[in-house]
Amino acid sequence: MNRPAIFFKIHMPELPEVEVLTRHLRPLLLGKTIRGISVRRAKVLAPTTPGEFRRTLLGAKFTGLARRGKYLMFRLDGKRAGKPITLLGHLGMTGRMFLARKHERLPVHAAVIFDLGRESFIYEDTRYFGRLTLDGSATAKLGLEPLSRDFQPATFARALRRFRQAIKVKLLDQMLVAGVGNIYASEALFRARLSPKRAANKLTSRQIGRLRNAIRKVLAEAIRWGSTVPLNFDGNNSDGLFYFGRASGAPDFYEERLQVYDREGQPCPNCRRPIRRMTQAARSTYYCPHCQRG
DNA sequence: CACCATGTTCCTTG
DNA sequence: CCAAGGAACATGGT
Repeated sequence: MNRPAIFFKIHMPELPEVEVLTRHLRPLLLGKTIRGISVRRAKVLAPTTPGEFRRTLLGAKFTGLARRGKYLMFRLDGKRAGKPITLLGHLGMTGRMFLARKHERLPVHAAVIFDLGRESFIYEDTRYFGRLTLDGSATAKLGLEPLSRDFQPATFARALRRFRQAIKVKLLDQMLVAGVGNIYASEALFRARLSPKRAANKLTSRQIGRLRNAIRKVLAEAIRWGSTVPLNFDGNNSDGLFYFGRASGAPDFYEERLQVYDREGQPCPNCRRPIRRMTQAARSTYYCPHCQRG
């Protein structure tokens, strides 16, 4: 089977990972009809009930797939339709979505399985923190889409001025900016040379501009990077996993991809002083105190 | 055995 | 209105 040694880490899904997954799944799903549905963990559908889920989606055909923040938005036309259906997916921390051939063994934590005929579309989530639901209320509350035209410095500034909480904490606020998670928040602040502790409403326009550009750059680079890694590169599952760290077969710039995240004690790529870790809002922040002033 | 990690939501207390 | 903290969710890695 030619499987590489396993010495990489699973990458938690943030905006770039969801975007890469969206691009990967779109051509695989479009035009396919749901012929059967198996719900093994009703929890992930909530508040949709399994009955409503089945009634709505059985016989429906995938007509579109988009991303908003960290959410996947599946569009379908129902069999006895009327209006198009939106199915909302969120990977939580450990979710995966992938297509598998019928005979392949289901993962232990498969939560929902769609029968598409020749193959199955599987949503699997070790910790069941994710969602696959017909309830669309979650995306309605989301904030600015960082890679869109709307994410202008002035708009970002207006949003940030309302809060005096640390900027790192506000970057994780999905109602402010949608899609940035714990990893890319640290990375973006490092690239913008901003202290994670800085109060959101104390940032200057210049700093906000820098941060806005850094966020876009970090996310866009991660998407570009993710697009170069085959999602089935462990040679076994077409599993839609994401990786960072080191993996055989990975591109050369693999190791350099994340500059501060999970690098406590390692030299700052800029000044060589040790990278520090601290806790903010119960989550780890990695930063260089020397390069990131504030 | 204990502790840590991730994202989101909810809850409490100020 | 906002801040800050904690718990919960569930599991596996160390």
